[in-house]
Amino acid sequence: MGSPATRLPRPATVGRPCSIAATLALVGEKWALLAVREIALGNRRFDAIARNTGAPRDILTTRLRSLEAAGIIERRPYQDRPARFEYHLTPAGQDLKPVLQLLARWGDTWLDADPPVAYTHHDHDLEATLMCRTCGDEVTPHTVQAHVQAPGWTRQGPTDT
Amino acid sequence: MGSPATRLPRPATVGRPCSIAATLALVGEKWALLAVREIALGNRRFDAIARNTGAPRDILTTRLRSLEAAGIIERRPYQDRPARFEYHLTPAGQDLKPVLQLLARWGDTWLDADPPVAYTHHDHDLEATLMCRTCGDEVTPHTVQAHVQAPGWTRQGPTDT
DNA sequence: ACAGTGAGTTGGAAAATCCAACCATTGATG
DNA sequence: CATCAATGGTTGGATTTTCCAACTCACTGT
Repeated sequence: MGSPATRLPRPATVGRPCSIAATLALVGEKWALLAVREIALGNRRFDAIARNTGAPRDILTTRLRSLEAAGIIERRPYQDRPARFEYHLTPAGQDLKPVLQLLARWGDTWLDADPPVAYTHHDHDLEATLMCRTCGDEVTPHTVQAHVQAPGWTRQGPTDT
Repeated sequence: MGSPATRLPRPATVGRPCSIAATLALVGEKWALLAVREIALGNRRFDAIARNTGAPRDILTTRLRSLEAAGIIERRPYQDRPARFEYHLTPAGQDLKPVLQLLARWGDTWLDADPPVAYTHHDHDLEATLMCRTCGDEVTPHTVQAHVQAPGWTRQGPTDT
């Protein structure tokens, strides 16, 4: 992942204080991640994003606005007369690609029928896995322990099964 | 990630055929991933999930039902008289943990203020990164190429920026 | 007898989403 | 010149979801 020059405002969440909830507050609304997917694929224009995601155009407008406000995408004019715009990922938006990658991988793994998109890494099929940079081991549910910082929001019971 | 014994039905999606869209059709509704998060943390009872996510109880009921129908969680009775249940992750649900991990990591990286949950791997801080199992290199936007299988849904332009 | 726990239901208000149609600007076509 | 198509949206109104507070039911503990 990249590293932030400036960090984005953390949105308010309810329930357990959690970066997952905060992240989902920014990109968890309907169509938001699919819009990011299209932009990541290189489809930067409103019409292309609308067509490829299937999102209603008015909803897409509000999503693009809030993703922009959140600092995940940028709206850049590419011509005047008439004014036309395209959307680009910010560094933070780029950093959502691994999330999309993993969502795609989950679907490819667990859902019926052929995966509609194939990925190659360098020149071979991509076999992505989460690794720990410190020790080089694979990250599995068993080897990871969560430590909740906020008092009152304890975990109850073991992590697995 | 785990490997599927039986695969789950792929939900219908609009727009570009895509495993991301299909996955989000199952877990992309409001509160769904947060419910999975709580169950993954070991909080298996309805009240605990409701309290820790902040989800309205009626919505939580419908989410738990559809996650169960999708094959992501299981509802198991742990006593009769009165009938009481707890929720467990199926293997497919377990496999969503890396997705949650990455969402948390994105928030920890890009959002202001201290991350409310810390993770340790074995005995050190977790520094998770996506690696390719085939070649051992890190997976970055530059080194991955998407190949759309479905005709008519081409990618336009380069993957980056 | 009464309060408390656990797992929901219910009714009604509020918000979000969906859809089809519309608008404005400009360049190309007949 | 009238019209068409492309682009990037708006708009109004119907539909669907979500939210909230209160309620239920079946017990258990005091």
